[in-house]
Amino acid sequence: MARKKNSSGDITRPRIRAAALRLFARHGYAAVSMRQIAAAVGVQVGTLYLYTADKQSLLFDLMETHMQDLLSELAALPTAPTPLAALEDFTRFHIRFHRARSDAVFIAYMELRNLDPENFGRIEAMRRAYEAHLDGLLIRGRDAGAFTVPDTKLAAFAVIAMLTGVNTWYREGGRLSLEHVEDIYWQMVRKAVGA
Amino acid sequence: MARKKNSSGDITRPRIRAAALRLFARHGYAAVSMRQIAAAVGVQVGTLYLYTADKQSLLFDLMETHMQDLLSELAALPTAPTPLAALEDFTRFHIRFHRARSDAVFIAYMELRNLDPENFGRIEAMRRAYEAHLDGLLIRGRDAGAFTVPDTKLAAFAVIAMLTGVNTWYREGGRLSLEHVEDIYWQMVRKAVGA
DNA sequence: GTCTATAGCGAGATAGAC
DNA sequence: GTCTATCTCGCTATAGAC
Repeated sequence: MARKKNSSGDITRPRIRAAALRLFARHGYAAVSMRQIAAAVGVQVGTLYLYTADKQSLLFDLMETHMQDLLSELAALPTAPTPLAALEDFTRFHIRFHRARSDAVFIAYMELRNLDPENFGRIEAMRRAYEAHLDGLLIRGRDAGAFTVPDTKLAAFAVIAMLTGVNTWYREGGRLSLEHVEDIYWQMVRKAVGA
Repeated sequence: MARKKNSSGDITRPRIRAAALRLFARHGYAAVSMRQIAAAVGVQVGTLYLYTADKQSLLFDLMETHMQDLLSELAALPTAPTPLAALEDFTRFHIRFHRARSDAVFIAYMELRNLDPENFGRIEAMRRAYEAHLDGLLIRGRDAGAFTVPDTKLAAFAVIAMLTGVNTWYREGGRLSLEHVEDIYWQMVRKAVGA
């Protein structure tokens, strides 16, 4: 609030977060030392503790911010006229959002086990909210006769796993543009839910 | 060959592997110490080095064995009469195999980044061979007019990601039996490839 | 085949100077 | 706001007794 603008802390903090995000994604939380993060930022290790209570808090902050962004951007999607259109919007949103933040996505999935129980619970709740959104969408579509799915919960898991999988193989400048990948996955999702 | 049967090493070795597998899956390779593994087995830490050159070799052995099992069991599946039947066999095999070895599956995916480059290359090659099997199956089915897939490579990635995802939520004694889960996923896979 | 003991190192975190 | 210096701990790996 009353904080002076452009204090060096306003610059250092995001630099620490960016360095930690990248290093955690590359090598894993447990394998990365505070010294490595400090070196990547260009400060000494003691400086990091001005911005984070400890290493665990740094990890949790990164994951929490990521999940909050995911949920708020999902909520910001325009309302679709039909269940089919809503599912298409979700499909394309999921691929684009996850592709644009592959480091954070990787961490949010792989480092869950390195969170202490309370922090784990909070992240899990957000992940379940995201899944519940898709499940609700599938339920409405099925009830409206637009989809044929044997089990909406399993279909939600299956769709999310399928779409998140794009991150494991997609590379910029490869055989297909991301737009084209979206088109292909949307065809597969649409057929999988019997639309 | 000429080794005496039931020497204590024949017992200790698999116990070390089992303990390492479980601990690596639970907490991650980097977060698990050789001391923890030794304690889980009930030996002192020096003993571990009688069975493994170092921690990295222990990880690689576990991953290599897992991938070899995966490929040999896949190769042992009876030949199916049609592409559709072959895809159903693959679907059910993948779910069952991965469910039965969830610790090894988790490690083989999550700890790739902790392998040194040469070891990484070997595991990656086996993973690609598995994907290529499914891709080949999809190509034959599409050419025979049994499937409608826009891109067989992407369909293979999508199917594998979808099926492997079962491990993230399935729990013994839950709402659905594994057999039932197989049925539901097979319906989704079948529809996704336009069969 | 397993143990005890330890070398050598790097980790997370903190204190206090500037 | 950042640095230097350091405390304390636990790690991988090895040596040598039994």
